[in-house]
Amino acid sequence: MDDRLPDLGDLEHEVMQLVWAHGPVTAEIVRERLSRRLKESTVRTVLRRLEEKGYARHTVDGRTYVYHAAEERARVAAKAVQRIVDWFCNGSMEEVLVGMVDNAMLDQQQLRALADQVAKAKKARGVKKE
Amino acid sequence: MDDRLPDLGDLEHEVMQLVWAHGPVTAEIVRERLSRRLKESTVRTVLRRLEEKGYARHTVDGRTYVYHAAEERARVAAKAVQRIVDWFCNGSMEEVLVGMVDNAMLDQQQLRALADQVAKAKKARGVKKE
DNA sequence: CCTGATGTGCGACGCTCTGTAACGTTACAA
DNA sequence: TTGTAACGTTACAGAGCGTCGCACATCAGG
Repeated sequence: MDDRLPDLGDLEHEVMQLVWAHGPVTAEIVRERLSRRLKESTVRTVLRRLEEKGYARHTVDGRTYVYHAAEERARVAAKAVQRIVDWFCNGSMEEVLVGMVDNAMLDQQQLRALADQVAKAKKARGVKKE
Repeated sequence: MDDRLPDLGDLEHEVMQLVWAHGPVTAEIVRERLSRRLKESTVRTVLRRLEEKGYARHTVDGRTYVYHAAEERARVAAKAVQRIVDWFCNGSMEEVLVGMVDNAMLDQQQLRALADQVAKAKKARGVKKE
């Protein structure tokens, strides 16, 4: 339940973004949407590695592999953030947020607004799920 | 003012933690405090690379190099988080926080408390700096 | 002035990760 | 059975990181 996902390279990241954005995809679809023009074998290799790393899974449709995200994007991002927080600040999220405010990436108003939005989001989600 | 710091390896990270924790340090000090037992040349190489990467700086005391952090730990962590947010969620911090709440890493109370603490911290800091 | 001891930078080696792909293999349709 | 479309396997080069050996500078003592 608390698996640490390995890091992603640039190409791997771009592919994952496509998977998250366009739902289930085939290697061919990914290849078309990709910014750089690559051979299919390249794309398949990346997809396979993403699966090994735990970011994606595949199902089989006929003889075609259909890839879909193993975890939601927000969840993955959250885990990544958690790792940063653990690594640098011994788990103190507060210290990080202070750093962000201090670095003008965020101000109290935004933070407070975020708290509200998150509360609202959770309520909506809670109703839907429980 | 917005330089993207490169990632750190495990050893590099451990060394930086020492630098942040024990203020200005020499290679020898770092070597002693380190978990694994390494040769001095190894430690010096790491310190030099950390400086190249922009995490540390050095001053000279006699003929000894004294290393100190180039940026506060919280600030570096904040930048790292910012990068995650940009990468995965197109800059939407909210989405990440929702993900954290959803993943039971954080709850609304904590978030709200954080907002308060951050506000307080900023006030104190503002008084001291401006 | 020569000689260690101490402190430094440089270059290097091996390993892993990532981007990139050619090639071999299998399965299905004609 | 043969062409085609999917797949896996293997590979290779370049970058990053952990890990040093070694040669070079400098200062205290004889």
